[in-house]
Amino acid sequence: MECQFQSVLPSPTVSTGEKNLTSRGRATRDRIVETAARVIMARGVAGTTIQDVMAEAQVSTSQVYHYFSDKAALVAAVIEFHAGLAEPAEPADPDSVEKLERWCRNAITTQIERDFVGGCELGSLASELAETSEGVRIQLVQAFARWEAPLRRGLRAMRARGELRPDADPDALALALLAALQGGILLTQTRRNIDPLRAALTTVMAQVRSAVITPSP
Amino acid sequence: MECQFQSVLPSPTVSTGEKNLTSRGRATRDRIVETAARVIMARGVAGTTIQDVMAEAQVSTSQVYHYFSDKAALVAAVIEFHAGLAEPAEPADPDSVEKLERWCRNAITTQIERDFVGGCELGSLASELAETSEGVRIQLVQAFARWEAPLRRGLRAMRARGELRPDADPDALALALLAALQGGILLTQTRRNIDPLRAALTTVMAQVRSAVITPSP
DNA sequence: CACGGACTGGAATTGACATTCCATTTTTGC
DNA sequence: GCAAAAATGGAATGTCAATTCCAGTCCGTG
Repeated sequence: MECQFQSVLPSPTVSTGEKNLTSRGRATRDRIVETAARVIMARGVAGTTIQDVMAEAQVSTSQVYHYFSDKAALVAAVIEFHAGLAEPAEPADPDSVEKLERWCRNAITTQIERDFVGGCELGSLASELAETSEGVRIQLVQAFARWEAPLRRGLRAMRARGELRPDADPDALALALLAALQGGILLTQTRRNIDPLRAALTTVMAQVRSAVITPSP
Repeated sequence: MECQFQSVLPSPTVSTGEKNLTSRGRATRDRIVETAARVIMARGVAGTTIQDVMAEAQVSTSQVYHYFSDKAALVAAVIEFHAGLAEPAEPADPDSVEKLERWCRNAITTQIERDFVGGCELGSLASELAETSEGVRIQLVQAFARWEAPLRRGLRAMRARGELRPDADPDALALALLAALQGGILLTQTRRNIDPLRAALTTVMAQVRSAVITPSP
């Protein structure tokens, strides 16, 4: 039931087993992936059956297996789906304290709106799948990288502009921010309480702020 | 396969369905729990079958079902096992910057020794089980609380002693530290690289240090 | 030493789920 | 319009894993 994820290694990056899709086909495929993403988000990979997805997406067995060789392939598509979702959301990098704080507030608001139910899309998948197959693990690394990139670019830009002290480490701060988000969401989800996420993000942001060169008045 | 976790609610805290155990019985029970903890740590709850545990622990079906009503009960015992493991490890609360740093170093060393394979015992369980049943969720909250308590007590003691600035929030710092640990381990596990965990802990610790009142020389 | 409860063995049952198979319909390229 | 490819339907298969059942053995206690 998990073993199937151990044979996905062939393609190091992502199996681009693209077929010739008609517009109707693409629509169906997309619907399956989106539905799977939603169901998996709620019940986890192992807790999600193909039948669940079929019922939710209103498709038949053949349709799922027409577009995906097996469950592992569907899961891979879901990871891609989530990785891609980060991009268009934020058009520009958060390259100021204000923008970084907006990023944090946004994360906090999202969890509150969800009533603290459910974890991080990528974090949950990573926790469940990181050890199942090397191919999936690499896919997850790349997905996280896409989330981290804007933060890192933003912080690097700030330092390049001289807004951060030269001894500040933008890469480390970006990683710390991402880690605070992941850990904060996990604890917040478990406790059904925003405190952990808020404390984690606030603490790291305080550190960012203390690296900011305040223009002498 | 997951559904079974939805009927564990009856006992809000932990089903103390203690039976009359002889010393032999307790030994067998302990062996089952320890083995299950190890296997689950490696393959996740859903990825672990009772048969896996049976084989590893050298016990028969009857033995497992003699001590645990079902898989959910076994998982509950595993959570308890991990929660209890935190206690004796650190006899005293980390109530100084040095001790806190030792705590961080210890976490980092542990991950390195594991070659970054595997996540946090509790974190992985929380991510997988937080939404499966209210009973398990509460159990996880309590388990995390047992990990957090020493940190919080230590930081509170520091402030009480006047070593931390009065405006510093020990509870928030303790939460931030725990979140940094969780998120850091997750990213480190996924990337097979210590950077995220180190960056997360270092950043939060820097914030702790900046809240320390340096004795004027 | 006999009795009852704790403990253990292992086969049998049952249901769920991923995947396969065969048949049918729809769309595309020419 | 027509052959080929794409898309769809849905039943059938086979495996695997949780749980149940029926005995049997060990051990403390009266």
